[in-house]
Amino acid sequence: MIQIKLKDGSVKSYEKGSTIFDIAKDISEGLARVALAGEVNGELKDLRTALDDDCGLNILTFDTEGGKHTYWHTASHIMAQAVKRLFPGVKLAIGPAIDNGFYYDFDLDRTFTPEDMQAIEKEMQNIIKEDLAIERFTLPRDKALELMKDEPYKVELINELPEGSEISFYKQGDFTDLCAGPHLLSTGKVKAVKLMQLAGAYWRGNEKNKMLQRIYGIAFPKASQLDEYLKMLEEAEKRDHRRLGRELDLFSFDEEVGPGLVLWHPRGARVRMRIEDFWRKQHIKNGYDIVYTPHIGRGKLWETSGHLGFYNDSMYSPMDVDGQDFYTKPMNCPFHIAIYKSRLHSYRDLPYRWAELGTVYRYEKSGVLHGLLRVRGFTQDDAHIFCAPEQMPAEIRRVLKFCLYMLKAFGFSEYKIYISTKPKDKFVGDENMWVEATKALMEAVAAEGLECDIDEGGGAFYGPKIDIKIKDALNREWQCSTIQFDFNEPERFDMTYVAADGSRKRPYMIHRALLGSIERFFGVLLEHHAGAFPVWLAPVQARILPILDKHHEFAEQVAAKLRDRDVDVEIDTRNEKIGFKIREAQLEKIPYMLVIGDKEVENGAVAVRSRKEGDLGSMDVDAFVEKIVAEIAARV
RNA sequence: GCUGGUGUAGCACAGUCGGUAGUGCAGCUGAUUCGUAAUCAGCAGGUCGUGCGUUCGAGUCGCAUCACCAGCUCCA
Repeated sequence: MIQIKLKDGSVKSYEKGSTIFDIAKDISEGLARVALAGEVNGELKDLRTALDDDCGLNILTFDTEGGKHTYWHTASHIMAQAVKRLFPGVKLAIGPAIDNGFYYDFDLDRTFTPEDMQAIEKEMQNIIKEDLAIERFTLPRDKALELMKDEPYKVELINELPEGSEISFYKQGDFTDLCAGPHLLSTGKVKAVKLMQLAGAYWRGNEKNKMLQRIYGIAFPKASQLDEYLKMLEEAEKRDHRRLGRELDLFSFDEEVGPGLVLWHPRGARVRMRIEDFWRKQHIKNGYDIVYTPHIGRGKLWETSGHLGFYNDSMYSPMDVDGQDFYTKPMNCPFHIAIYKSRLHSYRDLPYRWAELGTVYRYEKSGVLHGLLRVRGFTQDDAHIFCAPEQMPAEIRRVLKFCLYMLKAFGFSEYKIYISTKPKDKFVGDENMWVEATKALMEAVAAEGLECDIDEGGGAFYGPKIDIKIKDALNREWQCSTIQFDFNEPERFDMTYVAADGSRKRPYMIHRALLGSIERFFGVLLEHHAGAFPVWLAPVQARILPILDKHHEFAEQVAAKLRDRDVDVEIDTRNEKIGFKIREAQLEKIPYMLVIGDKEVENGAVAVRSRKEGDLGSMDVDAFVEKIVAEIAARV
């Protein structure tokens, strides 16, 4: 007998060799029906796995990552089987589960058409109806190669498996695939499936390799869940910042101006200005000094900084100025360092925290540009911290705290934090600095009571870093903030300060961007709010809607009162019916509409309509002014 | 950059087999003075992304190019 410790902490005895499915059945028939996989001592396993030793067991359903993963992995095999049935000559590459469904990469001598997709989906339904049992077996390497001899990609994969590793296969009816698993027990477990899109993908993600055809799909245990998912996608499309940017007249791109170069319209610029004003105020409050630096710099500068060496691919060609090369800046740091070097510094002066909304230009491959989220000219909310080694841990904690404060101020309170550590081969600076800096990053995260993922060896060659991803209203993750050590540039520029003992020492340098870039952050914010910016950010905070011409004069008086308190207000004096004016203001997502008619003029009032809550009734003008001013100050 | 797709009025789209372009919304003009999501009528608006080619004739076919979209790779 073996002892199995279950998720709820209880321990039960089972026959040695019981499968996870047996145990699920023993717990309850209901659980067995929805069970998809098991987690044995934290490791994802098949339901068919036989347990021979005492262990901790967690039965996974579709609510869990592991359960979904298994479910989608099987769905991807069903898709591969369907494609294999319809296109016998197709070569299979890989087909994993991903965060939102699954894909499989195929090598076929012609491209899939939309009709093919339909046929594949239909064949998948057949395979599901056939409810084929899925069996797992393993083979020694030579037998595995023999079995997969017609699948060149599989052969490559098998050959790369390390010596002695188990080579497992999964078989369902006429289809067998090399696969580590886990998988469901039969194809009938998969219910609602839909193929989502078709795209090219390189074999093993390398652009030197052959381009394969990737089919993406999604599957759910219930049709209603699939519908819900599709609705969510529709919602995301409605929130697409590129669409909202045009509809709300916030920004645009112009073919003649150039790709990836943003034109900020008055409305968008007003929101941006509010973001930047807030940003500046907070930075000053938090011990930063604001600096400004030029957009171009002499080639020598970029040679010294090392950018011409390691960042050249992202920089634009130089321009000739009086026979010398000048480059537009892809980063602000060399300029901030130049400020530092303009005079001698004592340890008493440190730390310096210099912040700049610095506009940089980077060459991005044409295929990666994406609205405001990926552009070629953007403004970083950049800052560099220069401090003495002993100040470094406190500075890191301080910057992380400030970062979270800023994100929260904009309505983002869920994060995922990633720490990237020293790369294996290529890096600068001595080992000790890396250890200390990485430790400081981890301790700062712990001090904030936050969890983080460690990307071992994922840091840049010049230092370890923290990246913070925020979660938006649709639960999507966006990378904005980054805090990075730089052991490279202080060395290259020979930055020093005079220590207490009179010796010259090298300061620590930390790059950080909290919002990332104003462009991207604006795009994320726009999608997060579905275009309905909170009052404090909204480009037009209130619009006055007079019912008749004779109400215009009073409308002007109300507007003047609001403007006097820095509220951005407009008056809709068009000769239109009130319903029409309201409809337009509503579509423009203006937070407050102030209807003015005879009653209001008579009582010195406004009839307030909220974008969210509709008609709020009549309110004294001064009372409304106080209300909206308070809301703006509270940033709601 | 790579693979596939798209490009017609400010926006959303239609345009058959190659025969010189249409609808809705927006815009403009006029009428209408009206209380919480669309008042009515009229008018105007296009080198069909760009260039070259095929053809008697190209929005439509071919080639090139630019931009955008989805994905790959990369990243703020």
